[in-house]
Amino acid sequence: MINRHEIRKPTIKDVARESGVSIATVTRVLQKSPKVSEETKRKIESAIKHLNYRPDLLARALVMRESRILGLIVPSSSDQYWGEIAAGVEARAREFGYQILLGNTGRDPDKERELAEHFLSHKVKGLIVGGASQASRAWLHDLGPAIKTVLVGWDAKTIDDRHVLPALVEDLKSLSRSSPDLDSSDMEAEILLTDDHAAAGRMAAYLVELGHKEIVFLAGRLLRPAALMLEGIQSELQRIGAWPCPVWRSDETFEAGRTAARQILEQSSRPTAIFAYNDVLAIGAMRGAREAGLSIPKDITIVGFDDIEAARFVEPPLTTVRSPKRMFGARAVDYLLTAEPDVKGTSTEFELVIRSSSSCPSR
Amino acid sequence: MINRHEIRKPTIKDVARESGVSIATVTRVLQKSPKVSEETKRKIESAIKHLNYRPDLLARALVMRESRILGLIVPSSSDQYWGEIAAGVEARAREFGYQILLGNTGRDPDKERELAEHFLSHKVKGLIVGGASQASRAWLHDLGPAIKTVLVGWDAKTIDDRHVLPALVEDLKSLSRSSPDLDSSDMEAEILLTDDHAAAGRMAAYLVELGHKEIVFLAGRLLRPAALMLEGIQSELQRIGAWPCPVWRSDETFEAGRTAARQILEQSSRPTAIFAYNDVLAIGAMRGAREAGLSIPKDITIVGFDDIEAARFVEPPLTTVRSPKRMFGARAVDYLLTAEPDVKGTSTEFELVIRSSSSCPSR
DNA sequence: CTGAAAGCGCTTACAG
DNA sequence: CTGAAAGCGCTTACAG
Repeated sequence: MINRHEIRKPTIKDVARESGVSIATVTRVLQKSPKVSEETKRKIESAIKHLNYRPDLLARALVMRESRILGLIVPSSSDQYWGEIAAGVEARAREFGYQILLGNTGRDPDKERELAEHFLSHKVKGLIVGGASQASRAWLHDLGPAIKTVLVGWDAKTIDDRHVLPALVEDLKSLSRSSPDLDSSDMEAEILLTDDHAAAGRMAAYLVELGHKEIVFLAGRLLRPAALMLEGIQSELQRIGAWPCPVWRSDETFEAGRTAARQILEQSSRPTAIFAYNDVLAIGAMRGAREAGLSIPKDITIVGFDDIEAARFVEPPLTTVRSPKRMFGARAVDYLLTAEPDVKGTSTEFELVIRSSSSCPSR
Repeated sequence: MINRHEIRKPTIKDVARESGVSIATVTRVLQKSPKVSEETKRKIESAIKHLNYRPDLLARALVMRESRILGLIVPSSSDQYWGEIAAGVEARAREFGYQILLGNTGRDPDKERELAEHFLSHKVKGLIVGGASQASRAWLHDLGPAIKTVLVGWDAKTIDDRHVLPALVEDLKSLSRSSPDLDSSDMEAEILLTDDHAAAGRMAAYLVELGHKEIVFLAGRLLRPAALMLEGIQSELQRIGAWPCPVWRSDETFEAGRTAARQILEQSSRPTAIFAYNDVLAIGAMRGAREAGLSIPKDITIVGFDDIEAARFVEPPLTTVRSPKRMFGARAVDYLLTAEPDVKGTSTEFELVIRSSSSCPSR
């Protein structure tokens, strides 16, 4: 009874009554319409302040048929990679006065779809989907026309089942960027990506420059981005007339990297460098190499991809490639909220981060 | 013209017309009210499917005067710590059918307030605020009655300006948990925290058990949680009649840890163990110690706090304390959405993670 | 079991 | 420059 007034929040009607005008006029000052006399404007503003009135965004969204909200769907916001993208999205969205609705999929396409539909019901202005996979295609297709969507970054798509050396260059023909299997043509969604092909090529060029010719690619499960990376590496190697790079498959964990490195380095013909699909694998490989009695980079060069926080912390600090994740998030927002056509596509704004885990081969 | 129908989404009216009933009846089956005949129900459901109807959650929220959305405000979702909490919040919220609106503050109290107000305008059901500081108090107080709020985890509050050894046990009296300076009494908000005092005490007890008596606490800026930790360490040391633990202040970065360790270990009386405020500092200290020619843990034991990903990757792997961050996020949701009183308060559900950076002192 | 009506808090033409 | 009215897509009593 007593705090009845505290519970019921002031509406536009209250403001109108308090300042002796109609609600239409209140709306006008809320919308900063110029057609309001200075005096009424002042009266209304003081009433707003006095009542501590806050417009109900839901009601506004209902009548305006769109809310200032963007939906962000990622595999896992606790992964540093997606966390950074989320931070970039959120920061840029706020500049536009937008809020973001966040959902984690745990890489489950059903959850992905569920989230997307839920966000649609909330009338989000656009959808940003991180780590979309082949399986996302179906719902992206279904929901496509209903909502402006942008994909950011890859995630899982295992391309086949074969494993271990040697190269499978042929298989990769079909994966070339010129005929991507997850393109936007039938989904009405745009894709924003680092150009993994180019980035890995750049790293390979660096290794080649150092004098490395026997490089093993520690590919994890050879997911989509890994396949692209491999292709980039191969074309670089081919350019200088070196042998194709052998591929080693495994999981994508620290332990997998450790085991893989030990096995790779026990072979009769040891490579001079290991290029890992990501930093976690690379760091695992560093441990494995050390356990095999090798010192890094003297006996073996190890490089990664991503530049996670730990890359700076391990010894020696890891040479890797950094992609501008925050900027990616920001660009996804730009794409949704502005008409700029040049924000889409792949990005070559990665950066080679040379630290101490790489050097000239000793032989 | 052609895709007019595609653009205009079907509403409850369309469903009603298509199935030959009133919109009230459609609502009833949407709300799973039992008072609907099986036949009409079937008709309506098929119309819903056929039209691909999706209820407008905004309209529903407007009339029901609350949306199934929770607001989550954290310093930075790209920090692993907050990212994990966010993941916990999101996962649990979804179990309740809730979505979450995410905002990063960058530790700016003004942004915090701004976000909170914005979320309020979106009629969120509750607010979860991570890393609230002393400066958050004002807006928490103002908005308090309007919205159910729960605070999760500490963040910055420097307690004073003095630095370096020796102990400032006395100062800490005023910080004791029995008279917290950020309590919930005047804010109508609950606080969910790891019991840093207890957790650090536990780690101290472990060190003492190993035989360490000369422990330095690498405190960073001695923020609120660090002060609590220090108190926990001191009371443990006091219990066994050891000298109070010296405190070393610095920033909270890898570099700061590295420098601090070098300086600490150059002193005539070297401690046998360094207990760092967080893992990043601890990992920096490991590097510094190694640069000072010491080996870990043989010459010096170094332990951290948090269990970040890199703690497993460095060599030797870091002994640390893990708090169940996901569970924290989940509990925050429980507090907001259920009436359970036992979800609030500090949590002692941390876990000592003993790895290889700690051992008995060699002297 | 079902429907007509009122209303949630706002914005948008349309008059004046 | 200002107001009355209609309407956004839903739910909630109230009748029947």
